[in-house]
Amino acid sequence: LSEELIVRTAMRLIDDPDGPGFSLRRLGLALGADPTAIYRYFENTDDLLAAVTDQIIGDSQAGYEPHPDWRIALREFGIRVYRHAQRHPRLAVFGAARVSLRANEFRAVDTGIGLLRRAGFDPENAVRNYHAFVDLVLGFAALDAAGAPVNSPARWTAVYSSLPDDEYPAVAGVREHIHSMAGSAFETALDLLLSAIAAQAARRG
Amino acid sequence: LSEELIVRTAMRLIDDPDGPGFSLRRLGLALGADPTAIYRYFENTDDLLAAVTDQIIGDSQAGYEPHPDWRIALREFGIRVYRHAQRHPRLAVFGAARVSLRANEFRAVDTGIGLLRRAGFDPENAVRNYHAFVDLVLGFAALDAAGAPVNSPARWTAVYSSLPDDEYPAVAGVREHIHSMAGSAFETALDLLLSAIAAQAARRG
DNA sequence: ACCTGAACACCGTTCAAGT
DNA sequence: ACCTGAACACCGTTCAAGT
Repeated sequence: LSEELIVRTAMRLIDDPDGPGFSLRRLGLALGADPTAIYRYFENTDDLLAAVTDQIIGDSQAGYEPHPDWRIALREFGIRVYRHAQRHPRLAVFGAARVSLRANEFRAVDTGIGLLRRAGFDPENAVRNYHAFVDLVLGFAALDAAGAPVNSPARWTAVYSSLPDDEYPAVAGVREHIHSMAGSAFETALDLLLSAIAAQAARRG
Repeated sequence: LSEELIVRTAMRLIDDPDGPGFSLRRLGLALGADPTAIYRYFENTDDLLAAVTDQIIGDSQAGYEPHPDWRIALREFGIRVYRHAQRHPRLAVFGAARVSLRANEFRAVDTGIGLLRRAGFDPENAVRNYHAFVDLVLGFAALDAAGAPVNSPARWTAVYSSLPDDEYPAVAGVREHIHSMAGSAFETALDLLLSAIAAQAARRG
């Protein structure tokens, strides 16, 4: 039994889509140990899941080589975090809202702020813009991960396609495009945010 | 016992910050009925919470008169939704990721898309931009509501203020501003998104 | 030093029985 | 028609006892 083995086993339970989901008791079973043995290594369930979250942040940054163009680099950074969150949807909802206060998070924050400094922003605006950027990424990560298993795109499209024209005139006027809202808006939002940040950088630079 | 009374009582339990939180069993107790009586009115706990969520969407739009300037109107729309979500933080996390497929949601979508049509966007881009806008709002609503009770701004600031300079040079370079990341980036992100959408509208208009 | 296991105080949901 | 209550299959966490 060790921190590392516990984190790895917890991740396996969380990610198995056919499995019964994660619980401390099931983690104990999977480890072949009494569930309460885990309290020797983590304060409680939250603490353990924070460690798993930090592991995923680390994975998302593995092999990341920032592109010389800060905007392209930041875009890839965001997409990596988002994609890794979607790969672990049951943790994304939990992990996105929490700061892990661990090494992998520190490194990611340092990289992101460094990219915006390179873009020419002073300390205050680099921090402000990085904060908006990373929370947009985490917000969409949580939203899309939580929504995917529960929202039916087909049902959504069916309902919105058949709303009465007189009561919902704006929806009626965009009927042939409403289906696109069943997917994720993450990349659209990310690109809008990055273009606004780039415009700001251009005005300052 | 009635749908309305159950929803109202559930909301009271969910919102009481000193209370023990929501559970079906406690809802039964608060209603003076057996917990299982609630299954006469709602399929299950999810179904009941979806009804509470729709109620909150409705509340957030009550008395909303869109400003003639679409950008100001959209900003207020977003802030209303966000603020109402923060008033019910224990529900925000649940509700943000779900489509309620009920009247209050339909009306809000119609209003939002109408505002972007008024800004001059064609159907395709009005839908695309509304989608990015509303999911940014909901993503931040979920993120901030979930994070508030669990993240300690003081601890966050303390940890990030004392990271070693040589390992985290970018953080070191913005030390005097890092504390601002303990708050919410919602309005910064919202304004960046709106300015990018406005720039697009200007290029088209 | 590390782990076990009983115990405590909870969950959501089903279903037969009551009124 | 509507509600109750026992039962089922779970939770996270504490703490005394074991090795």
